[in-house]
Amino acid sequence: MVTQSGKPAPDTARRSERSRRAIYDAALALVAEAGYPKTTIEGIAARAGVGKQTIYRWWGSKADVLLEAFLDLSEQAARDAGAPDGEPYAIPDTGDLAADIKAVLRATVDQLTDPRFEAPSRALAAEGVVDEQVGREFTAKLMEPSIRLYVDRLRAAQEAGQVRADLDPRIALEFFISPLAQRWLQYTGPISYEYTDTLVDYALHGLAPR
Amino acid sequence: MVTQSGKPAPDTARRSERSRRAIYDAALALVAEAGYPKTTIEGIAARAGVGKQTIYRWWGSKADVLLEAFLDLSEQAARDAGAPDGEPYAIPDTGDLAADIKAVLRATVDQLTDPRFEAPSRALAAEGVVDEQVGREFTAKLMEPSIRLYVDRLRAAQEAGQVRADLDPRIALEFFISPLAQRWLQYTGPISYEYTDTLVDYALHGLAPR
Amino acid sequence: MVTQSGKPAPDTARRSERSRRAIYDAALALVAEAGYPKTTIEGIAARAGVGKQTIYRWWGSKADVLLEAFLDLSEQAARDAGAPDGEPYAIPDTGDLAADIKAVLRATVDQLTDPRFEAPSRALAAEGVVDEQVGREFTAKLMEPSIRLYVDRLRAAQEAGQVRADLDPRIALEFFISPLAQRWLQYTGPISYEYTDTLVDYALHGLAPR
Amino acid sequence: MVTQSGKPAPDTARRSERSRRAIYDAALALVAEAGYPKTTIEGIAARAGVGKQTIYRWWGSKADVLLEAFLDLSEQAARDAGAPDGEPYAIPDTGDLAADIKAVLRATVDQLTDPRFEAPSRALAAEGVVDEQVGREFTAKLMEPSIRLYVDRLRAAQEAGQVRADLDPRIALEFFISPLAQRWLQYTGPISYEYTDTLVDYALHGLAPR
DNA sequence: TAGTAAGCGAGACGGTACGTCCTGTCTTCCC
DNA sequence: GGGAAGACAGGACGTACCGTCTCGCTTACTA
Repeated sequence: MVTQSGKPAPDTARRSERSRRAIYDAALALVAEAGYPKTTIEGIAARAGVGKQTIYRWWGSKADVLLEAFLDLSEQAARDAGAPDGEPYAIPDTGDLAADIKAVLRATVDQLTDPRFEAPSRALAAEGVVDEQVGREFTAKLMEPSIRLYVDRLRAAQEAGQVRADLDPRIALEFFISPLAQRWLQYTGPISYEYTDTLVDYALHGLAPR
Repeated sequence: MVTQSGKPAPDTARRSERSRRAIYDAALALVAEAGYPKTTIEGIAARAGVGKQTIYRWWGSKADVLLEAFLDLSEQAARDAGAPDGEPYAIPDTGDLAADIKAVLRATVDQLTDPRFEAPSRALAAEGVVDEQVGREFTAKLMEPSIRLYVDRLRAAQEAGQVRADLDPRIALEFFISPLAQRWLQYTGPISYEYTDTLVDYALHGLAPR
Repeated sequence: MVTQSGKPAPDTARRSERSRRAIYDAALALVAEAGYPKTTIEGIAARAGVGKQTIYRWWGSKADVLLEAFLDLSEQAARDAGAPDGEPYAIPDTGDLAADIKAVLRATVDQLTDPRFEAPSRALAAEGVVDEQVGREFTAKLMEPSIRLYVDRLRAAQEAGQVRADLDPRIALEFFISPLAQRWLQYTGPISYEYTDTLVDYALHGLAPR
Repeated sequence: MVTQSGKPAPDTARRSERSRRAIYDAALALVAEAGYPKTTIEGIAARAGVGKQTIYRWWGSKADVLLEAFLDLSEQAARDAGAPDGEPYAIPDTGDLAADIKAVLRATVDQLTDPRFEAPSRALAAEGVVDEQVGREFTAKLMEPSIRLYVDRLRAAQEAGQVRADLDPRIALEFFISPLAQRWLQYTGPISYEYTDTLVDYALHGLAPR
């Protein structure tokens, strides 16, 4: 089988693993050091000690490279953090929904302020805002897995009667993650454990007086 | 007082209004037609029938130009829409908070899907994600005014006892706008009146059963 | 009367002498310091503390400015060097043609290596090579007067029988000045008193054996 | 050995001959059509169908390009005109020095008035007047070879006793070429066969009566 | 086990845009 | 009305990257 493009698909079997890794490392390092716009394909190639064509052969754009590099970084981090195989991770269910969500959000806050992650994920998010294709891919590959965890946990809470039964979990979870995401993406406010804890309280009990 | 910069500040009094308008128009048109990354300063200058230097004299970057152009567009739209002077606009207070917020959010949905606004605001938002300075300016000039309206309306609701008295309005309002913003920015879900109506209901009454 | 150009001729009577002098000085200084190509009209205006328009009003080009500035410098130098009025100078006639010419050429050598003169006259000469109009003006205003002196001296020598009677003085004088000019203009050889003395000897007595 | 420059020297082996030729042609054509100052690097690149960087990669300046282009043109003309290998040309020696030099000068007059040669060589000469480095290169590469021919012919004449034995040929030859050069460069007089013939006569027999 | 074809490092190429500098015109305000 | 000041449309500068290409080389499949 051959891809739709005019070019014959390159032979993946003969691909240089060495070069791929070097390109990931170079891309992440450059984005962290100089920012996404100043990161160039030529720069990545030079830093990785790789010909430009090797990049163009395997990726379609700078965003593509960075997306894969970041995905790789995330998997690696996940692997380091415990789960060695393909992410059978779940939000813990201690029976206390509020506490469980708060814990996850605190971990998210930590990750959002980790400099190793911040630059590339901002870059990808920005690219995704402007380029719908990148945006959808970013969402599907990087956000959807986490979203699903929230959905699962919320459904469990629904079954346990801790959450209204008529709730759409895919909307409900946005009360936890969207405000945080917006503050982070758009500098609309500071990010802290206290803030995310408050979010959970407000969300669960509503803004209106009981 | 004199600005810190090395260049002598240009004389604002002699600025060509004609060129400024032409640059705004060209910038908005190009972003709408070709997208932000393919919009170049040279392109704006050419389309506006203006020397490049005239752009560089008054703005520091492509993002700067677009930000001002968009700001101008917004003001113009606001002026056309009724309030002729500096936006003494407020979220209506019919006594029914839910209805009032829903109405505003429906208007926001309309604006987010208006092609005239979509391209430039996406572009600016994306630039803001990646360039903190732009981000803060974007937030301060374009989002802060709207945010303040929500804060005012929420405070009125607090005084009327329709909202918990201990609530921080600056956090509370995020339940209305952040989920919508994220869906719009990151393609995490569809946007509709039904969706925003649901947001308001969930937010006011909480996710937990009453 | 109005010049052929579309613009009405500016009123010479109201012209600012102060600015003219400042422009001459600035032009000569800049050419000496930075070279002709790096000397710009803007630079001259800025250095002279003069508006650009003042230059464009009175001169047609950078070469024009420099030509007048240099002319003015030459006249001033001539005035300082003795003859206070319009150059009633002549090559001395001691009866010894060879000695007289040698003396004049030695003075020319001095002038060609005087740094005050070198930069602007090279610049003008170069411009004249490439722009025929400037070239002819340069020749007419700066070289022709000197050439005439040679012609006069050679005619006197002809009458005194020291030079062949059938000689065209306008060609003969080129044996004295052209080799020197070429060495100076084109770096085809070193310039010295010894060299110019030799030129005179060879020219007068011919290359062929007697 | 490595050049002193900061940039890594480009790989001459991979240079595009096609582009080089196109650049030469474009440069010569533009100089002939529009004159040297109006000939721009961008213009050459556009006309040659070449990226600007390709010019900047191989040449240091507009003058450099033109110098090489003109050199190439001269070699090509020489090759067309007979001598296919590296110019083993010499001024003919018929025994009659005057006649031989006159013939060569007449050819020079033809060349100086050939429009194909005139524009670029004037341009280069002018640039050489103002930029010593260019001037020396111009002299070394374009004039020195011809000069050497005169030196050789004059030495032969010296050995044959047709020219004074104590003569410095490098000075003597200037009587033939410098007056012509000056008239051509500086528009100090007309150029014709008659004129160059006269030069030879005056030079050989001297200005003084015999 | 040799032959061959793909991936690879390298980097020249035709291009486009950058941000700067200068041109020659124009407008404004001062004298 | 001349002059200082400087904004303007325009255009070239020299640089940096883009994405394509061609060159030898290395490396892994195929005959």
